[in-house]
Amino acid sequence: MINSEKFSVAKNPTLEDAATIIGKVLVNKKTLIIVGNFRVKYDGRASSNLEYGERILIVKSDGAILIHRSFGYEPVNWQPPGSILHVQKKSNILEISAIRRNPRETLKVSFDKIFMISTFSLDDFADFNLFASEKDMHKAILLKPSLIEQGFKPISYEKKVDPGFIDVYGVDKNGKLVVIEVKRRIAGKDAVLQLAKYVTAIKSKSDRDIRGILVAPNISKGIQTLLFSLDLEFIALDPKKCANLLKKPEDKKLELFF
Amino acid sequence: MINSEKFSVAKNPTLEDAATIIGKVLVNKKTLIIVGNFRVKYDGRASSNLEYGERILIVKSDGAILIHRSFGYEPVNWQPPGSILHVQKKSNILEISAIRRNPRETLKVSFDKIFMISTFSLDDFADFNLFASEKDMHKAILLKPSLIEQGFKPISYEKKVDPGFIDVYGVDKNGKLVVIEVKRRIAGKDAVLQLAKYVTAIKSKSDRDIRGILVAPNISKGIQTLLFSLDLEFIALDPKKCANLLKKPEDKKLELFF
DNA sequence: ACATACATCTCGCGA
DNA sequence: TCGCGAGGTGTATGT
Repeated sequence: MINSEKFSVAKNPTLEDAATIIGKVLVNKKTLIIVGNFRVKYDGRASSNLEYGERILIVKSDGAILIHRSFGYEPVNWQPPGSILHVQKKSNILEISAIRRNPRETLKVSFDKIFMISTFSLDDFADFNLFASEKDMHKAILLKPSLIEQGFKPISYEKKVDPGFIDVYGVDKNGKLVVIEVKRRIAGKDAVLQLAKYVTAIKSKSDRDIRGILVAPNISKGIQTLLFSLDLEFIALDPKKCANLLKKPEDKKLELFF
Repeated sequence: MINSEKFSVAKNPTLEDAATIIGKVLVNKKTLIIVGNFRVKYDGRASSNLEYGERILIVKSDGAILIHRSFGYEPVNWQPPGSILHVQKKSNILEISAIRRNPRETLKVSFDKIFMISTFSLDDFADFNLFASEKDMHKAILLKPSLIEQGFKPISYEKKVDPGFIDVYGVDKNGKLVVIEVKRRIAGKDAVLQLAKYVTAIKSKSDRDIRGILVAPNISKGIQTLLFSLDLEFIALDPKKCANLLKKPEDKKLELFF
């Protein structure tokens, strides 16, 4: 089969040849990399214009489209997976457009020169594993509640309350209710307000004393005073440390929980 | 000059040849695209592991690194611009590592097969123009305050108050103070609470009546009641409409403001 | 360097 | 489908 080849690369193809190659790729769900001179117009939630320049266009097998300049982490324009593509050869211009629904957004790429067009059938079935996420911190706290303080006992996890979900909910050694908001980064103003929101929500439904604890690797500078004024507490916890704790083979019983 | 060529492409290079090519690229600040079979290890704020699979690696001329699988909008691993790269040929493995400082993070890519390696000198000096940002909405309101309501007069822009910055601050036709929070998307609970925070901050420093107005294309479903209970108002404003308003050649005096 | 807020944020989860 | 919150968020803009 012609299309079973692992990859193909064409240097300085004509725009007609490129159009043919792209047409086949769209049918065969391959991944496409084009480098050339083109401009980009986007219209949707916002709109943008980028005049001609030499850039990289990637079309993935799931319909995701990325346009990258020679600098910067972020794509300058894009379309998410599931977008519908069309290719069209106009006079001296090769036009690729991608449409997304909900929200309706259109992306139009106009090439006047293609340096390289390459197509690939990429086999990639590996799992991606990330450690030290906020969820790892949740797990670590449930596994070893003393990370919070001696005598802390978790009651529920991701408890639903009026304004949202409480990360961890429990009681301290004195029987006081404890609401915990966990952040994997240095916690700022928003985190404090989020915690305050949950604490007031619980308070409005109970007469018991409530402690609100912000758990994060650190808090930003001006926040300590805000914390005190809202009668909230801070406990330092490092996400990497939590991840290492979970890697230990002992106490795998936690798996049952998730 | 050997290195003055626009681009180069090699198919199925040996890992030694690839290492040579990459070494030159790092010196010449070109943009590099490699497609091959590799694994990725990351360690920094978090850590991750991705076993061998066929993927795309891009190294930009500013040191940004992107690793893309054949699906999804986001890179599975990356390093931001300014990262320091090293390339090393081990037995049957080509290793590219990238280090970032502050935070210190390391990325290690190990190739056992390269399908294609290509290098490019991309000329791209075009301006990227985006319309319908939140800032465009701010500008439109200052240009045409009646977008809020008849008789509204803006006083200040991005006014600093205790908990942060007020987007737009002014007085209505009755002389009441008006605090405006602008969102370019459908506004949710967080936007309402943010506005409430500013209003209470202003109230605590003045005895005058304060109106808090949330300006956005729409508000999420359950929010109307919350708004009323906090005595706040909502005014619909579409970011695209604001952008079109700014495109009109008339009233360019606003430029002076920014 | 640190803190704050925006983003065409994207993505996943739950109702 | 909508709403909400996490993210190795990144990026710009202050201080």
